[in-house]
Amino acid sequence: MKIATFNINGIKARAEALPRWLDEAQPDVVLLQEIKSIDENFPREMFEERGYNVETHGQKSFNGVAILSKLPLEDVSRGLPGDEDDKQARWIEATVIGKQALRICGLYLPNGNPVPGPKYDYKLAWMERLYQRARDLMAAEEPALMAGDYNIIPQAEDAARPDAWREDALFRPESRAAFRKILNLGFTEAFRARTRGPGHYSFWDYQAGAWNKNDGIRIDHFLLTPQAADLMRDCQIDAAVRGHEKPSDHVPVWIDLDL
DNA sequence: ATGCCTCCCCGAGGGAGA
Repeated sequence: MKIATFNINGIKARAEALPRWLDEAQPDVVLLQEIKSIDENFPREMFEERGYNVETHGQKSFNGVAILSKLPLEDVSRGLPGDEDDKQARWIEATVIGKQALRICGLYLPNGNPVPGPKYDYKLAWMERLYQRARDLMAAEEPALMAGDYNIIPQAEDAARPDAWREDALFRPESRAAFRKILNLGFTEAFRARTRGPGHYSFWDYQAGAWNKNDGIRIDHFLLTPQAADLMRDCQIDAAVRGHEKPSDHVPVWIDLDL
C-alpha cells in the first residue's frame, strides 16, 4: 500500500499538477495539506473519477487538510483534540481498511514564525497537543501513522544551509525538542530509517532560485508506530515533482507498507 | 536576507507562507 503526503499549497492552483502526479505515482492513499479551500469548494470529482474516496477538513483561504483513499475509510475525525477554541483546520484522521486496519493522521503543523511571538507560542502549544494524541496512538499498539507538513527541520543535515535557519521557528531548539519528544515515544521517522546523509529535501522556496540551487529543507515527515514500521518496504521523496509545471513549493513524500 | 515568489482573498493590494 502506497501512502503519500503532499502539501499542495492551494487546491485551485494545483488543479493540473496534482492529477498529473496522481496518475504517475498511483498512490493508494494521499494526505493533503494546505488545500486552502472550504469543504464545499473542494473539487471532489477530480479525485472520485480516479477511484478515490475523499474526506476534507477545510477552511477559507488558509490551511485545510484532506485524505484521498482508494480503500474504504472509516471513523473519520477532524481537528486535533485538546483545544475547543482552535478553529484552524490542520488535522484529519481516519482508518484505512486494507488487509488489516491502519489508522492514518494527516497534519499541517503551524509554521510558528516570527520567533518569539504568539504564532510561535501557538506552534509549541499545538505540538504539545500532538504529543498527547501521539501518546494515545502509541498506547493502542496498532499500525498507525502521523504524516504531513511538520514545519520542522529535524537535523542540520535536513537543510542545505542550516545556518540560515538557526533562529527560525522550523529549526529552533524548542521546536526540534518538541519533535524529538514525540519521536521518543517510540515512533519511527520513516525517511531517516532508510536514508542517511545530507541533500534530501521536501521543500524549496519559490524565491531566489532555491530549486535550481537545491537550496531546500526537509520538513514533510512520516511518523510510524512500531506496528506500522514493521510493515515498511520503502520511503521516498518525489523531488522531481518540484521541477514540473506550476509546482507546489513542497513535493510528495511516500511510503510503501506491506498491508 | 528586513523575504527576491506565490498563494489566498477578489477585482487593489495586503496577509501568509517558510
